[in-house]
Amino acid sequence: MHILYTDCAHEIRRSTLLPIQETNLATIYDIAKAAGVTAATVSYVLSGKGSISQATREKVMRYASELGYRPNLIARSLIKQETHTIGLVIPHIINPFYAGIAETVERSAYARGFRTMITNTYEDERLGAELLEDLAARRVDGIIALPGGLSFSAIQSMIASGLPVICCLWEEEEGQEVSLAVGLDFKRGGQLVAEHLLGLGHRRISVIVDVKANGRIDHHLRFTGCQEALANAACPLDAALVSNGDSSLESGEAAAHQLLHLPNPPTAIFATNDLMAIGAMVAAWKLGMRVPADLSIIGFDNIALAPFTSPPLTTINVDRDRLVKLALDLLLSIIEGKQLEPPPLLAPELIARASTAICPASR
Amino acid sequence: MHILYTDCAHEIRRSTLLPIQETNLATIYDIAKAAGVTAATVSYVLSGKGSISQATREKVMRYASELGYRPNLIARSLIKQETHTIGLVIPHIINPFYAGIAETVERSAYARGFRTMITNTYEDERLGAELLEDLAARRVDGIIALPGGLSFSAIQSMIASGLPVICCLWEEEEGQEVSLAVGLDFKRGGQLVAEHLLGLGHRRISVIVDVKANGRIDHHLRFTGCQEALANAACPLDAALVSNGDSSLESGEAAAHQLLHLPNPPTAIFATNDLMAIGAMVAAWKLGMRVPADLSIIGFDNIALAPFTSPPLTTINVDRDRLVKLALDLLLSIIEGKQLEPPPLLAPELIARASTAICPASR
DNA sequence: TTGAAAGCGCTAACAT
DNA sequence: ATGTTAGCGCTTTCAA
Repeated sequence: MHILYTDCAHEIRRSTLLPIQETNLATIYDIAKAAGVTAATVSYVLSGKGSISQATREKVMRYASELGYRPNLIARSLIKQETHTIGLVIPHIINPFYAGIAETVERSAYARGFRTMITNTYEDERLGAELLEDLAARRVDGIIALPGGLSFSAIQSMIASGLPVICCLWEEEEGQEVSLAVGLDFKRGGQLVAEHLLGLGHRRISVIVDVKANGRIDHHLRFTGCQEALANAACPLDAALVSNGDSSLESGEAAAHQLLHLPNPPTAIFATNDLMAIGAMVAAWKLGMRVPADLSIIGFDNIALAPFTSPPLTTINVDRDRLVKLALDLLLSIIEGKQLEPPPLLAPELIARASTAICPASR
Repeated sequence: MHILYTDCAHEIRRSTLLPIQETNLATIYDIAKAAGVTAATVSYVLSGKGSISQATREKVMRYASELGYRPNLIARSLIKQETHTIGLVIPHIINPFYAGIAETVERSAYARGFRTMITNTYEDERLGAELLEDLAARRVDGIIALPGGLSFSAIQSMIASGLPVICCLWEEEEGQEVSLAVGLDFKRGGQLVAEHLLGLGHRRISVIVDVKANGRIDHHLRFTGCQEALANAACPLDAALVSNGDSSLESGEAAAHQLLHLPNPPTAIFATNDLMAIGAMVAAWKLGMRVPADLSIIGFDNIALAPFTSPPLTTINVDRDRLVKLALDLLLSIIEGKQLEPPPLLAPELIARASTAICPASR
């Protein structure tokens, strides 16, 4: 009796409120009605919980597939208070470094039962805050946040509201670190670059570094790491040899173009990410310079493309798989209510390929 | 009275069922209670509908921000029967071509009030079907589906269930097209390649084409378009000069390596996507060949990176912005219940850069 | 202008 | 082993 009543109500509502052409998907009530049981029973067999007789189970399953039943995860999320969805906030998916991260996060999260919503900030903090708000409104279970387009306050406000946020690869001045983070030893990365270039005999070394319009150095740590190592080797960085970019191919080319037109141009260029390094490579090519014979170029990130530039790009590797695993472990453990210690900084690693070579002057 | 009762029930439930540390976000009931009105009233002021006195409106708004209210989009979705979310299914975000599409879709959809769930199939049809099912279970309002990892039957089953699906850039034999699609004239793209290479005097032309393990040519149309144009110019494609890849950098390099070791190697290589073309460029570089002096290379897609390879890559441009706009227009109009005519095929365009040049033999 | 009440599709405690 | 019931947070019709 109750079933009939409920069902009736369903039908009334549907015919009045929903657009006509909509093919309504079956609900557990439809299955229940067909199988002559109650919705709770259907829920039990579908979820595999409770104790249900084999006969009922089979009957329900049959009708479920017959009616093309597809669970409504929205309804499930509402009652369970969890969406099994995480948010991933990155600056720009067009940068293969972030695309690689996004891929790994999506894959690993999916393997652990979570879907991920990938969102780009385009380095815009207003948009970034808005996107975070929206993710929270959509009740994602947690967020993995990469820097660029995300202000500290925006992050803090999420955390304050009880939403787990893991900050990944943030590169701030010491002391500004957020508590739940998995980071990389960027400073060491910068050092490795300096050591590599110095070891090849380079003395006139340029750096193309990502600096935002507001003057903030985005790649602060990798820059100072390099700068300090150079100074320690009695080969301090010449300010005239430092140029700015915005992490894009275009900016890398423009910066290199400018540097290579200097009266006393550099023999090596360190671009603080691979995209700018690739931009620098074309700039050299367009000037008829050969890499690495005339000019050494080194990047940072080791994007999937790095081994496939002509010549293959020397760069600093970031262990993406490990990074993502740590971040996800941290996030999911918090979601499950456990507390995990944030891991130590990951160690960068120099990958020597063919874009760097002995300094011509020192030959 | 009722408010108190309801609220009481809320609190009981919360304290018994939810994990302890969870910071519960305010609901409209919390606001209602604080403001001394009913939940319906709160809903009205928040949505801007209904007629509400200025005084009530302000009071509600004040408490809303005071309590840090964030709407629960899950609850909203459940009752409104719409999530304002679309699904985007692509093979592999690591391919900059798809990253570009994904970026454009996300941006444009967001501008129109929709979030997008980006999902990768990794060319795995089993996974693809699973992901589609999941998107449907999450009740996305519609799906934009790119080929690779998506079987016809999986798509059909979504459409049959009433979920709008727009197929983008499918490259199938004629007659197999899906109804709601926005496509590109791939065949014409292949022709453009052939004409360009022929015009530069090349006769020994290689093609590196994406062929799946099951023998299906993924880049079928761009391949046959080129093949036919070559045949029409009395310069039929030599089967020995055709090699297979899987759209990856690696496969492009491997295929080119093999082709360039042939007793009578090609003077030009057409890779059916830019990634393989870039792979081919390194292969040439590793063999000490100069592009384009010794070997011309042409790709397909015009990824953001194409102008920044050394030398910049000649390729076929796909108007991504227009493509995405058309797909989104189509999808959103269907979601809104309107019907729109699928647009005509987009026209590809050859972008001549520096990776192709006059055939050395014909100089 | 506001309140009462029903219901979106599902889960889970409790009762039988 | 199965049914009853309440409720997740919200929207919306209907009544007052």
